Amino acid sequence: MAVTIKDVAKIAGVSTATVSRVVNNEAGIKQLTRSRVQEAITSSGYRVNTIARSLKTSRSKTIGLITPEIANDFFMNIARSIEEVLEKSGYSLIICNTNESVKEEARRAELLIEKSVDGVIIIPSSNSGSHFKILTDAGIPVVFADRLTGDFEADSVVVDNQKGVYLAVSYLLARDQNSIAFIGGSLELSNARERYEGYLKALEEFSLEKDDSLVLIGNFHVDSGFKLMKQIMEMQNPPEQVFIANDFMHMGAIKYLIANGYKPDNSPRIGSFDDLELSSILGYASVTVAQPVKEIGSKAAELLLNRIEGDQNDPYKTIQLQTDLKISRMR
Amino acid sequence: MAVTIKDVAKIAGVSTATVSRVVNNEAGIKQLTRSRVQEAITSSGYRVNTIARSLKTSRSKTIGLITPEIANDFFMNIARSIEEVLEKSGYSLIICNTNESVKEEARRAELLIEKSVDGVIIIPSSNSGSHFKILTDAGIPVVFADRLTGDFEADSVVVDNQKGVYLAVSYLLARDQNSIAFIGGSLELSNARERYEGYLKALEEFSLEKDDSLVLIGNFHVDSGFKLMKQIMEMQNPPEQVFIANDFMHMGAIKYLIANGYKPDNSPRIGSFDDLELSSILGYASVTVAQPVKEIGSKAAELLLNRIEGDQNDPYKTIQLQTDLKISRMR
DNA sequence: ATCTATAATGTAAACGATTACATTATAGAT
DNA sequence: ATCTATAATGTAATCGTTTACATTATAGAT
Repeated sequence: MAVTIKDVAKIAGVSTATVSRVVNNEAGIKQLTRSRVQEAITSSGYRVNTIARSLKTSRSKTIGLITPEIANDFFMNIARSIEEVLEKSGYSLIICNTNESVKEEARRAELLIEKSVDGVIIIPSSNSGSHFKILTDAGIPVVFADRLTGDFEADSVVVDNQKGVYLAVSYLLARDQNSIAFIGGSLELSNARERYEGYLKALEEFSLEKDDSLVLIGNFHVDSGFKLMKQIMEMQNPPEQVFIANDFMHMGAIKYLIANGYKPDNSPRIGSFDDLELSSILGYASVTVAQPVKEIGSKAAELLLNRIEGDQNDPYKTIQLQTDLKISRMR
Repeated sequence: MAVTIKDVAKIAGVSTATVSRVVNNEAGIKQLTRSRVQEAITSSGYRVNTIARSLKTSRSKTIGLITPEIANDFFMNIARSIEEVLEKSGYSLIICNTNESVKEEARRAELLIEKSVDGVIIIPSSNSGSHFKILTDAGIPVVFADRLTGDFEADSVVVDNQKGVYLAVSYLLARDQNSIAFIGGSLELSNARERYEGYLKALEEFSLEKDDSLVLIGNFHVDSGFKLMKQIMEMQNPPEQVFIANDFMHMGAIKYLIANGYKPDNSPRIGSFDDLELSSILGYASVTVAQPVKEIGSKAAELLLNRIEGDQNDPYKTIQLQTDLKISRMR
């Protein structure tokens, strides 16, 4: 049996209340008593039982993260900075993988309620979020990161996707107004949609007609990028520029190019979104829209902590972060 | 205030004991009572409070994962399959990032004890593991994944690194016995050491002398791979083959090659370890040692569950998984 | 109808902390 | 020495479950 607060109290010759006060660093304890208790704690090897504490205080000091995928560099970079911030305030992070399934999202939300988490950060996997209402109904604050849902509002941290793409596509069009294809993810996702809108806006800016055959929509995965780039390169008259709205698709697209002998200098000029380490290695993209990944996570964590420790009834806040245009290579 | 078991009991007109039995699906409850209780549960929206349950049962149904890095595809692929297995048995996963620091490892272990986790899976960041003893001292079973430590024993799942490298290097030497360099990680890490040993063994097999100038030791990171490949290519007489013992170093190395205009066909023939998606995209490696990443995670989770639910005093088990040689490209 | 064995349910004490409230100690004022 | 204000500590209820043990209900045997 582990040492409890009672044991410590007995050793130090005080009441459990006093021990509790010392453990929680409360004021109003005589210095002598305090050190006697400290001594008892060290000698006995006492460790607070956070489960018991949580039961009494109804604070678990645990946060849930619901993410479409755990083995995904982008999401995990967000997770990392979330953890960094939370950890400083004594919170732990339970990470839930939903495999991009709404059903799993609902199940995990349910689970997190049972675990009595103090808050949840969600990277939603689709445009629907009403199934997250059980969380707020249970009094658990929620923050969306990276993406929003269409039917459920909460604090959120997103990136100005539209502007980012607009700037990158404009940059490309400024050098060659001929044509530019767009490879993007499902318009179900708020960020995919916004990126597409950025592309449209840039076309408009340059008074170009949208050419539906140059708009290829798949999903944010390597395979999809591969397939769509293949589709592009197999056109009778491939466009000379392609904007790829996600780095996983980017990977897939480049995979196709490499596999088919295209070098950076004889393949379409490429623009890409996101900012995975990999992207810079490939060396195919002329311009990249870099996201402040770390900040997405840290801001989300901060919003959540404010919500937990502050007023539950404040109006929702949405933080929109700006992207950075990275010109990689002249050509 | 949330609905408690008492409320349900009152609604159903039974005692809390009966409700508890229904919730936990115990036998020996009359069908009529059972359905009355179920009814009360649904109508009231009751959810079990796992914190209270944990306090009573001293089982938190939570597992800790201590990993050197959270934003790392390889580790997170392991995490993913761990989660997949645990989740089926109703366990949640708390992921702790240690930033490859032993000090953080110790701190996180301490934290996990306070959180009353039922077990911990550790990917150690160095060869020392004695600081994990506090876990087993606290009665919390531990499983090592991917790497071992020199001074602390526990159940573990590793890969046959030595053999994997031996086979890959032998494969390369069989086609060109001239020379082969080795780029690897700190020999502090058990897996890095074993991979180095595999290299040595292959040299021996081919009766080649080890050439110290061809053994470049850095760390398992992109930058290090970049630096070491640069070092190699700047030699007056670069080796014609290089084995790179980790895919992050591999990325860095290829980054250097691409940046300096080396194509797959005018750069050294390359062998690599690990199996990130990326690796196959780059298309530079002729041969790759593929790890059963998923299995590392799932086996680790299984070992841990067995330990938690089984005998704490069984002798330690070490599972060694075999790698797979992938020949990517003829040259 | 009575007894008995077993099934079904209930009672209440834990688990280990926190904390409102009560009590006692201490120091300064008179 | 007594009183008072405040500081320091203690008492004990409570959080929401589980579960050993006690009790009551039920059915079959006589």
